[in-house]
Amino acid sequence: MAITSRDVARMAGVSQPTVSRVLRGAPGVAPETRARVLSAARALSYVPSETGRSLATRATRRIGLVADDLTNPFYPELVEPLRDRLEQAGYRALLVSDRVDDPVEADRLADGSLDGVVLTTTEVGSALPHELVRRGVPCVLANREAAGLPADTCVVDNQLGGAQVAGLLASLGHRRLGAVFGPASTSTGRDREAGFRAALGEHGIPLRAELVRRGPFTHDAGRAAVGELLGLPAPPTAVFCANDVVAMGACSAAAALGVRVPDDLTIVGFDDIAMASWDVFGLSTVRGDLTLMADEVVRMLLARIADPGRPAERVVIAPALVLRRSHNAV
Amino acid sequence: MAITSRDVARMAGVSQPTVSRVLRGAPGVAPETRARVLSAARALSYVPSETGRSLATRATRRIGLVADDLTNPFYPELVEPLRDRLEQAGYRALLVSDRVDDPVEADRLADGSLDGVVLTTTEVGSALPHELVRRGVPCVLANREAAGLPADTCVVDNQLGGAQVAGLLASLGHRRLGAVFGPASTSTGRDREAGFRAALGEHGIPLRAELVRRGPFTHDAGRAAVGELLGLPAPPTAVFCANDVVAMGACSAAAALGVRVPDDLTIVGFDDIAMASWDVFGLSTVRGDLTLMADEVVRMLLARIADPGRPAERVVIAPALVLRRSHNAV
DNA sequence: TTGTATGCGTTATCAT
DNA sequence: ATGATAACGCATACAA
Repeated sequence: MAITSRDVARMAGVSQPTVSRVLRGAPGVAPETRARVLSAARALSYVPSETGRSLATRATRRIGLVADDLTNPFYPELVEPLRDRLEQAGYRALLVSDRVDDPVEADRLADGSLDGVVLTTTEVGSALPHELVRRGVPCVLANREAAGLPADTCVVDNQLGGAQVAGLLASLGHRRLGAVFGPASTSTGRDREAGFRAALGEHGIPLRAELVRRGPFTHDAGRAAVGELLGLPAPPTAVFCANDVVAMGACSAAAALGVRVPDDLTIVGFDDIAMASWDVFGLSTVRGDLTLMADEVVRMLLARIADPGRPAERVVIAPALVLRRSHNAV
Repeated sequence: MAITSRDVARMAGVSQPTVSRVLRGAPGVAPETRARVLSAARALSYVPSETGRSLATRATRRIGLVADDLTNPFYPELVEPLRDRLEQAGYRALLVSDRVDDPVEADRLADGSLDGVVLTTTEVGSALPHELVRRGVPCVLANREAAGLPADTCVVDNQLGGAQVAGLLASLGHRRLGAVFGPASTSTGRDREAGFRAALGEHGIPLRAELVRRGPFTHDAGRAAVGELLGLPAPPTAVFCANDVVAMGACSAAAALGVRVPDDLTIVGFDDIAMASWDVFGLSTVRGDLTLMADEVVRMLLARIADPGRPAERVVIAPALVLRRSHNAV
């Protein structure tokens, strides 16, 4: 049996509401009573029940963090600063998985155990954010966006980032380009591709269909795709990868085939996760500031919790090329 | 205002407890009433309040996952299967950070919002597990252990794993060994070192103090340490690293200095995280089955929740050498 | 089979 | 300044 405020009240010789007042630091309690209550609470190792408090206040100070597979090195880079900011704001992070083969049910996010939800793996046509908005669950999309959704969103300018890579490869003199794009069902995959293609067009550089692959944001997908490209009679001199994890798969493919990076192959990623700077990769990539993204996401979420009626915001983070050692002029 | 079971009851023309019975699938409800209640619930998009339920049942079906930095690639490998098993068992995972500069307070884990806790980053002398046990919070140590603690624990046989590495290096003919051990404040760091040293002694191979470094389980620590070792007049021909992440730091150091792996330097890690098999690393290491660990941890935790009085269990997982391409004979 | 009454542990309103 | 009382949304013992 856990200790309750009643037990503390009994021991301190006061009423239960007085205990509540003292432990909340509410004003209007005599210093002497306060001291008596506090010492009783300490003696009993009393900790107020979060459940009781939640029921009374209708707030749980808990936020759902919906993510796919955390072993994919991209997600911790986003989840970690999110959890950090949330804890700083007095909230706690509940990790909810959302697998393709086992998607979250909206019910589990709308059961009143969460004050809000951050979605990090939303697919373009997903019904989940709409469902949450409909049910009045405060909700912010991080990193991904869904068209026509009246919900707060924070994304990197993926089109611009893609265009920056195209510009880099063009200026390095590459003309035989390869690409491993992300899933078309994700705004990140789609937008990076669109920006890359458009800018390539402006530079008058073709992107041959046989040098284009598409796959999930995983190492293995990048490895397989670039393995194929490197086996072609006329392989590309540079590949743009959907993100850093895919680019690391490209590095793996190159390593397995004895292809030197960047001498024989230029590899460019996207995101600038911490591992991209490891010497084994030295990955040239596009930086999207995920810490800033976490800041914005948490700010918007708290604002929405405070005022559910506020207009939806869309924050766009400027991307920046990070040039390391995985690129070279032809 | 959220929908409550009262609203559903009113709409279905039954009492509130009947709604509760139907939605829990409790027996003894007329099929016709059940249908009426369910259709009312559906019409109102009713979802039972987890908070109300928790208060009534004194169970939250929520487990705290205490971890340090998830961007350290080791932790997701443990956290992900844990969360997976927990969700399969009908529990949800609350992510709680426990930083050296900002440790968790036991109060936050004992506020009744959690049915149990999994500790993954416990240091040898930490008071936290003792405190939790004292307060009756069901609690399991995963991956790390603390001496003299009457709590359920699951660890890899780190001493044996360290010994296996020593045996491997001995059989490859290495006599000038280096090591980057983990913090002595962790059982993993301490035990791997002890097992390695002991077995080395049995093989009659010395471990010179000037070729030993110690640091946290991070890439950067491994990179710095091995960078130093490689700069020595007589560098080691092989290094045993505290874990895979440290070993990847070693790979980075080698890459930065143009030292070839495994031709010029043998690197062996510990854990066999997914990245270890990436071609850029091809890391030879010791496998500790973290999926199995998650199974055992969740099993023990649920057993303790069901029966707080049961004796503490200690499960030890057998390590196994995984030989890839980062080792070589001298 | 169903309804009534009560309790879970807190906060909050209203007296005193 | 403090106590009595009533929610909060559910589950459960008991009555009918």
